[in-house]
Amino acid sequence: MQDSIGESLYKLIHSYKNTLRETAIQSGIKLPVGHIRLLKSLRKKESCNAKAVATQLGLDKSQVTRVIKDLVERGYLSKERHPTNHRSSLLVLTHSGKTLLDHIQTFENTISQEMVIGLTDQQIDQFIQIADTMRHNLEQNND
Amino acid sequence: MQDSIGESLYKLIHSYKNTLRETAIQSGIKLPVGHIRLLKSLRKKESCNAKAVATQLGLDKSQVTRVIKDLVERGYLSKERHPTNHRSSLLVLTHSGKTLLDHIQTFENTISQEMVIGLTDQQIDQFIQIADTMRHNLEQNND
DNA sequence: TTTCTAAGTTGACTTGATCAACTCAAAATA
DNA sequence: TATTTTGAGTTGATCAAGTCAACTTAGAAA
Repeated sequence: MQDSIGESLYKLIHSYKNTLRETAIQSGIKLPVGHIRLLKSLRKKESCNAKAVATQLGLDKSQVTRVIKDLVERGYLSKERHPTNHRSSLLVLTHSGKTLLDHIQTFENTISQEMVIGLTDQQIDQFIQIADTMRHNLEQNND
Repeated sequence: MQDSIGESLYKLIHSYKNTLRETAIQSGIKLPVGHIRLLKSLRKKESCNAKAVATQLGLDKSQVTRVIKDLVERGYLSKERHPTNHRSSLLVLTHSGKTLLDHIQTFENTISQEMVIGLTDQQIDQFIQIADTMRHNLEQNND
């Protein structure tokens, strides 16, 4: 019997995270996928504050605090004074962090390509569109 | 900027789980979504063993053991002697478990309907198909 | 200058997931 | 039948992820 949407999602995200984790380890990067996700979100902005990250990723601010703390301790991030908003701090990738992010970007591209084998660009786009629609539907009725 | 497939998935599953959890609580059911997921998997079969559940859901057997143990303690499941395979035990829903599962089924249907507002049956089907394709692609290259 | 507020931090806890070692009864084989 | 092997399940330890509330603190507003 065909899986429901929910089941398909559970299984896909599970595979996706696993692949990401294993590939990262194979690339010598031993980092929880949540850390990787946060780092990737910084790529787009290059720099921002913790609040923005939490909002962007839909995570609790306490969770973000802890991941950032860990990434700072590992030397991938540094916190600097925010130029305009003086009550938040600016998250900046260190040199080491940028290098790491480049590596992540590389194998992430590979994964993405493997993941969409047999799918057209149109299908991929539709998939994302539908996912977004479903998410908005869900968020409308709950939060 | 448009989210990547990975980001869309993270966010959608997050919303989905949250909605499920909140709706369950509103229905007076305070159960982790993982428990709910396992219970739902039993409906299709009505009865099976822990191994089958683990395989079906892609979970570690130890995880399944613990969830089942909890569901047994809560009185929703019972373990009986398997008629053919004598080294595994048969998982059977108790009366209370069946009632619970009915309730779950009810609000789960509502959620599913809300989730797909604005989408055609064809789109929903495509979404599941694409999700399955991606999962298979990922599993091919890793495990 | 005092009050308010937003960003971040911390603690405590729950849920989810992983891995290895172990039990134990059933099945297979000698 | 006696012994070995195997498979299902269990347990312990640990990590990762997510939640919620209380708290700190420095900047903004009054």
